[in-house]
Amino acid sequence: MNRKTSSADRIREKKKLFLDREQSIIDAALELFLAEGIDRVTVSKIAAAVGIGKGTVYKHFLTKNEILLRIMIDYERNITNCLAAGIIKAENGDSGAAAKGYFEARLARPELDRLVQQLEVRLADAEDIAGQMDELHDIRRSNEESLHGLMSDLIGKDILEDVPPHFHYLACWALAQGAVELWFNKSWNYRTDTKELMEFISNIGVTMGNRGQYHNVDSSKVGDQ
Amino acid sequence: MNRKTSSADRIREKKKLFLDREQSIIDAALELFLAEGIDRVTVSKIAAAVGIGKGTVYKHFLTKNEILLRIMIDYERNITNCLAAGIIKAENGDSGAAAKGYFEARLARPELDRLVQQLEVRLADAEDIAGQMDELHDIRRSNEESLHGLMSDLIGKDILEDVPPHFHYLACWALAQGAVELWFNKSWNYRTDTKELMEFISNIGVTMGNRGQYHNVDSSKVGDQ
Amino acid sequence: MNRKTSSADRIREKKKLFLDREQSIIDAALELFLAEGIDRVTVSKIAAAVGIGKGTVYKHFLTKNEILLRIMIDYERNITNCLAAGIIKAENGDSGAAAKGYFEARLARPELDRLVQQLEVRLADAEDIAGQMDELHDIRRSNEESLHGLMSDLIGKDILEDVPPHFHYLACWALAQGAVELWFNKSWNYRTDTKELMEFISNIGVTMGNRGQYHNVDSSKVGDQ
Amino acid sequence: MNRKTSSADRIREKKKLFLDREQSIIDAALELFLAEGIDRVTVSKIAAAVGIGKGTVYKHFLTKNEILLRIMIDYERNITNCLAAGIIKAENGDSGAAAKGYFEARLARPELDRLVQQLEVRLADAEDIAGQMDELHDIRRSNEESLHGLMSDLIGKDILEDVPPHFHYLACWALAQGAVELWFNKSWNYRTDTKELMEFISNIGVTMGNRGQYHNVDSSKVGDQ
DNA sequence: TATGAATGAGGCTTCATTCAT
DNA sequence: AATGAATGAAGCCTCATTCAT
Repeated sequence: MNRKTSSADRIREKKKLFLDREQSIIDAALELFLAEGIDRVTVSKIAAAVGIGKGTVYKHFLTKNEILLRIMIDYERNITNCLAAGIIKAENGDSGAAAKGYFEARLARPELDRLVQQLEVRLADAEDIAGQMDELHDIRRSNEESLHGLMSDLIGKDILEDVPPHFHYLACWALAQGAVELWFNKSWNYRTDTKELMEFISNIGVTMGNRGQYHNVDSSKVGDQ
Repeated sequence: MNRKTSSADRIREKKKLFLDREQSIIDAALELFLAEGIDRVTVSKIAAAVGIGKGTVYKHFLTKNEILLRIMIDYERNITNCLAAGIIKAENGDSGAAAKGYFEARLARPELDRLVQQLEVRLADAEDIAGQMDELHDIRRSNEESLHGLMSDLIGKDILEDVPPHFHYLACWALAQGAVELWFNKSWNYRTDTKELMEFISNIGVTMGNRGQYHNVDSSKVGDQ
Repeated sequence: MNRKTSSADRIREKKKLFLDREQSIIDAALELFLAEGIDRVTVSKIAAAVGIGKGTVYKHFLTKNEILLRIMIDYERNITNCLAAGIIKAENGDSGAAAKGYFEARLARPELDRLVQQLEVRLADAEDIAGQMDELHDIRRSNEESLHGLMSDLIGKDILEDVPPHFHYLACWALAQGAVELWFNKSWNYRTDTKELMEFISNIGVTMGNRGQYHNVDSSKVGDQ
Repeated sequence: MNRKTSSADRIREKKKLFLDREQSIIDAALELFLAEGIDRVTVSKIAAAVGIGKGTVYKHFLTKNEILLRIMIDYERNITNCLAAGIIKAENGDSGAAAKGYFEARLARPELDRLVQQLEVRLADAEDIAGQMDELHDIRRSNEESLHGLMSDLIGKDILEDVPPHFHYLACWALAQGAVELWFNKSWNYRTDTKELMEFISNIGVTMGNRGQYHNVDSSKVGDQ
């Protein structure tokens, strides 16, 4: 019986190793993208970075694009989690917590957020993975939905402007998106006050759409990641 | 002497034709990018669209990237003009006019704004035009500068938050940037209320950073392009 | 001793299972080739179709080509059997029975005959199985030989043209080969009278080389390119 | 005016060179295919054989498959011409001339005929060129059509069996096809009497389907598998 | 004995750029 | 000055085969 167990163990271990490798590929790809730019990363390079053969990569992913997509989805899931935490806080009375959590998540690793933005552009017209793209969209829309109740609530309490609830979320999305681009945009890169700037923008994100927002907010508490 | 004059005329005319063609190339490239997506536009296609030979394109531009850059610069110049008009209005008392003008300009042809954003990503690491990129940055920074006085003024009048003046401009930049991405993002594409959403965001852009902004603004007037 | 017997039995059974699986692999490969086309069948697919691992396939066959070859040989053996039956009939007086049996065999499953033809092309230059190819050739030549007596006989009886006996067999081979290609050729695929056409050709096959058909032809003039 | 003429000449010459190159590519490809086998010929090799760059090949052909197809079509056109000549002769009284011409054409360069047969198999499922494939089919069908009158005539004169006229042509096609395969089939390769064998088969081709050969056969029994 | 993860050579194709005419 | 044929580097992907467990 020991035998059997240890054999099953081995198989399990093997599978784990296999899955770990999958993560290694993603991690290596991510790192390379961050370090060298999307264009300059080839499947060969990724494989070399992981220390495996090119063919092995294709055991895990059907396409190069699938790797990129997977990076995006992983990232989006992370955002979702942070947002969910913020929503809970918000439901406990801290009305700005959701937006705050969202901005913190998006700006936690801005270079990663930026990368994901760029990946999205590349993958927009990719015909392989067109189907899998939906998974990404679904995650985003589920974010939207999970905010719907909170938003409606805050609108009802006259805290938020009375517009379709998702407007508030999408405005946050847009501002975060732009903030990240601002962070890395070469035109503004010469600045050294990025951190303060991002706090300023986060504050805007947290309070924008609020009715009379600048009265009750202690802005010193916002954005202190 | 008649001869000479007419000869000079001819030369001048030739030069004009040459310059006109330069613009044709840009225009054709722009149209193709918009129609087919950046990836699918080759120098050949551009030349064919203009009705000239591929080699001729290279008489006008040293590399393909130069064309892209030129599109960006042209666009940025246009934004600058709109912004300048807004600044003048603002100096005449309409404190939100600058931001409003800016948002209107960026959202006037959002697909073009989006294209330019994408071009910027592609060109970010291009080595050939690294130098010429500065021209773009200069335009943007000059925008920033030309707003400096106005911003300081509005801060002094307690209309705007007391942060470094350029924060206000950069926040606008970011929000506009994000709004455009929002417009075209496939995840939100299924919506039909884009126009209202953009107005909502524009309003935010006009008032964000304002002290107590939602009190004095007649939001019905904002964003009615 | 009981022990030993049952142990030997077990071994025998195991061997049988092993051989059965060999046949399963061939069968599965054949089916896949027929269904998806030679190019699109990989060793992986074959293994999956059998329900075994890829590595196991290589316990039975040294290379993929060996599988293909084995399909060919199996098929050729089947043809041989049909031919043998025809020869016996022919020796009992039905002079056309051999040719008839041959054509029937080749056209019984024309898609299979076609497949084997294609496999032969692929394997023609394969270096791995160069030696084993001889087995195929031997089968064919043994067919030729087993017909030799019959042909000579029919020539002696003035039924068949007086040419080297194997000419008659090879001509049949060629016509059958061509008939099968005709059947599947896309250029003629639009026809619906395939069945009648094949009968017509079979008839030709059965009678061709018979004396009494060259009445008007000056054969010395034919083929002198 | 001399100038102008010589300039036009130059352009014309250039175009001729370009077209010549196209032929060079085909010729080189053909030679390589014949020498090394279809599998072992890559676009790189073809380009090298012509002495041009790989990219240049793609100025002339959209796809590697297009080269293959072009070889096929060129060959088929040649067959058509030979057939046409035979038809004219046949209409002048030599009833077997068409078939004879056809066989001579197909067996003139049997290795080429064989190559084309193999190319056809490869291209059967090629998705690029699917459309262009029709050109090949059209040529073949036009052959069929141009024979229709002759065949009907010979049937009317009781020279040929009274079957649908195209049966006779297709039977010839099949026999020629098979003869070529026979020529190169490794199983029969050890023979040295190929030439005589081919003459024998050609004779069959010329006379098959002629009335007066089915005397003894109960055709109702044939082919009823 | 059976497995299936790993391998990596090698094919096709694209396109910015050059340069001879 | 205008042309467009020529170039060739570079990338993605496939799959027969091996081998450690």
